Amino acid sequence: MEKWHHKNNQIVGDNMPEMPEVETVRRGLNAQVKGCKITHVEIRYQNLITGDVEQFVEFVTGSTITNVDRRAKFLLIHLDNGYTIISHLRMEGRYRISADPAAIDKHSHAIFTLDNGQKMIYNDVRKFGRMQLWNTDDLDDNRSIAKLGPEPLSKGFTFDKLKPRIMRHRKDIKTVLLDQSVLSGLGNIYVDEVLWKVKIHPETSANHLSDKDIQNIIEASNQEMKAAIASGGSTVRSYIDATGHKGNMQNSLKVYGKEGTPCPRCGTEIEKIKVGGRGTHFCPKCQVIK
DNA sequence: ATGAATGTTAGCTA
DNA sequence: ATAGCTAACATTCA
Repeated sequence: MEKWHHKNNQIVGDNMPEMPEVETVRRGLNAQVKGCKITHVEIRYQNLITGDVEQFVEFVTGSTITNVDRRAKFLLIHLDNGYTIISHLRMEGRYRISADPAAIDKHSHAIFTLDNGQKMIYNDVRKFGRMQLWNTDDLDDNRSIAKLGPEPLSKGFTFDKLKPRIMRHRKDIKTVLLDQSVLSGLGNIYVDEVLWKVKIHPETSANHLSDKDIQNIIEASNQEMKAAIASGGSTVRSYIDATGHKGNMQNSLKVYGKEGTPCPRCGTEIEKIKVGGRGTHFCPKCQVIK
């Protein structure tokens, strides 16, 4: 990890975020850059931008950030000119607000100069993250946004909506819960946590779930997201929020990264397997395929 | 030291 | 429409 203790070097993003981590980034950005005018834009990695890079720079330059919103794991940076920057951090994207030139390194792919002397720096070691400019009024027409299923803690996250969306699949439930078009916001950490909580084996076929299972998944997802947001996200590898503090949710994780340690519920060793290509943690005794 | 692993998504193919 | 696999990329770990 780099040194994060630069004075004047505020970190707003963490790597590898799920919804609670993105929410934490959103709050940090609102606290620090809301109302700021973007006086200059530099895109150092052209593939960061989906669409025309020159147009992105042209339209963003001179605009003012009115608010930062979020839909699932997408940040929506609203500008006062009718456009919104749709920003996805993917695996390792992060924002840093700093006036210190040392905050910029070889992994800084977009640099937004603000009228308060700070720079909003987008950093992304693996270069998976993407940004895209879109008409604020037509965000629902954006392909990435349009296909998102209901997200936990939102109005549409109900049994009636979720049941048919989940049950039409016969893939592993873990894979289905990670599919953002079925329901959105959950990622690899929290899906493992949710399935442990409701005692469902990650390789259970989605169409074999009972109504009670679905209801339990909904409740556990809401609880998990709420707790994770309240904790400022999970710091599994590294994490510092907008005010320089770590998240706390990693201390509450029961199975993610806990392979070889006893299940907090029954004492059986947590196992790690691969499901749908993703590392998957579960208790072989609590979570059995029916 | 090679291969596998890493909080993700989009885009192909069948 | 659904399922499964691959790519995008850099770094760390076994």
